[in-house]
Amino acid sequence: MRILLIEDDPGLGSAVRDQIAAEGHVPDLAPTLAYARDLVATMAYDLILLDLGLPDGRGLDFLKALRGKGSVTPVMILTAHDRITERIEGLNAGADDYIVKPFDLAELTARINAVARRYSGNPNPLIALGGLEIDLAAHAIHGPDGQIDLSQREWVIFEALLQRPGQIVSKSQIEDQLYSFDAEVESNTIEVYVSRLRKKLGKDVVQTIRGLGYRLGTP
Amino acid sequence: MRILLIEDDPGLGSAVRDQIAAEGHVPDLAPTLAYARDLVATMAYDLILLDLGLPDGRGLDFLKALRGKGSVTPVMILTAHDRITERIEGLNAGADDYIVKPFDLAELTARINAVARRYSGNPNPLIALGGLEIDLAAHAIHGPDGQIDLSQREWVIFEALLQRPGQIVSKSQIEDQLYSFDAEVESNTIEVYVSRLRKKLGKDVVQTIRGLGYRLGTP
DNA sequence: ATTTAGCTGACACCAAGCTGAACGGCAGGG
DNA sequence: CCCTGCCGTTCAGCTTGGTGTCAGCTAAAT
Repeated sequence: MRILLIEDDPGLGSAVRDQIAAEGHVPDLAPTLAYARDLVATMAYDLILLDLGLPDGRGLDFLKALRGKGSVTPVMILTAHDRITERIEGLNAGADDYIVKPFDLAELTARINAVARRYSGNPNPLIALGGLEIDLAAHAIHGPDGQIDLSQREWVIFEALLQRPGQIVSKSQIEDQLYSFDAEVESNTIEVYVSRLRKKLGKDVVQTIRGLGYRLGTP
Repeated sequence: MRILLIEDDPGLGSAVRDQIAAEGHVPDLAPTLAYARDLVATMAYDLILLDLGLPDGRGLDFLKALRGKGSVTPVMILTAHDRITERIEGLNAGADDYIVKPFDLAELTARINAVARRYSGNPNPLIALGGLEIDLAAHAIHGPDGQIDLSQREWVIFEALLQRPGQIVSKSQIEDQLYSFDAEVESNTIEVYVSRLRKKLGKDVVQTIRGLGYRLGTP
């Protein structure tokens, strides 16, 4: 997860940055709003941590501008514990969350993970998927007995399900991801792959909804 | 928005309840976990406010049980300000948010609205019917005992009723949705499916209006 | 009490889906 | 160049479970 940290205090900033990195995320540290604006313009972030007391402008205005441009990137505000009205203003300006300074680093990571979970659209973290740890970028899955490797086609199908957790994915939708739009495969290829997926990942990972398609299991 | 408030302190409880009502939401106050369990089993909530220090059990266990049953109802935890580990535990147990006691009532409503905003952008809108959470897009229903699956025909009939809440839907109207206009079904198929629906979803979900048709129940 | 509408358990049928096996293509290595 | 292993695909036979029908029942209306 790529995280933008907007914080002018060098000590706190680097501490948080290191903590984020230690959690396996990718942190960018911006000490000023101007710098943050540059980064936001050139890079897509999964989460923005925003300190409100910055030297070159009001953090809330930055947030409002961001939302005004239609960005839906989740924003978590860092604020001192006695600035209650500021927190309320922030939430009303479109922040998704806040955390009170000084905060425990463990608490920060818990909240970051909560935001990630919330925004993946998945109420349960992927780790809870039958004891599987899934690294989408690396195409790697960690199961109880070590690493599980999937072939290319198997990944495409599994990914199609992961992208829409809780929703039903029809066979034709999966076909669209597997093949060029023209190609029509009139066979049970997808059923075969689902069968192989279940053999590798466990029976409950993929649910069949008869006549409609498949859905990620919730074990 | 229907909100369940689980809080044993009478003073705080009624104050928060009144505040929620003043905001135009519908509050239910549960002073114990046992009572809360009853309410959750019979009613679908849009948000649950959960106090962790309750007389009859650990609030976190309640939360875990709820998530274990597949409920996606957002839960906000009420906690004392010095219980940091409890807050982290709560977030990891599936809570969506917490608020620190003592809190400003204005702050509470701001956070409630934040949760509402967050969930209004949900991939799938949920329909609340009694103790059921209905996800039309995913063809999924969450009941008190977890997920309930319906077959295609069962869905069509249930949908026909959901589309006209409070109205009477005649058998011929349902037939029109089930079959091509020409096809004639000369049997009690629809009655059979209504029976199956009631078995899966509860007796009161479908009401019979003798001689006219069926209507969605409000259990 | 009689009639009528609706309910529900049981059952047979069949389409949807599952899975073991086999085949052909392709890449890498001997 | 052939061998070998992997991957994608196809096929065939099997299993599963949705569907519609009926029979006998219950409950409401008159």
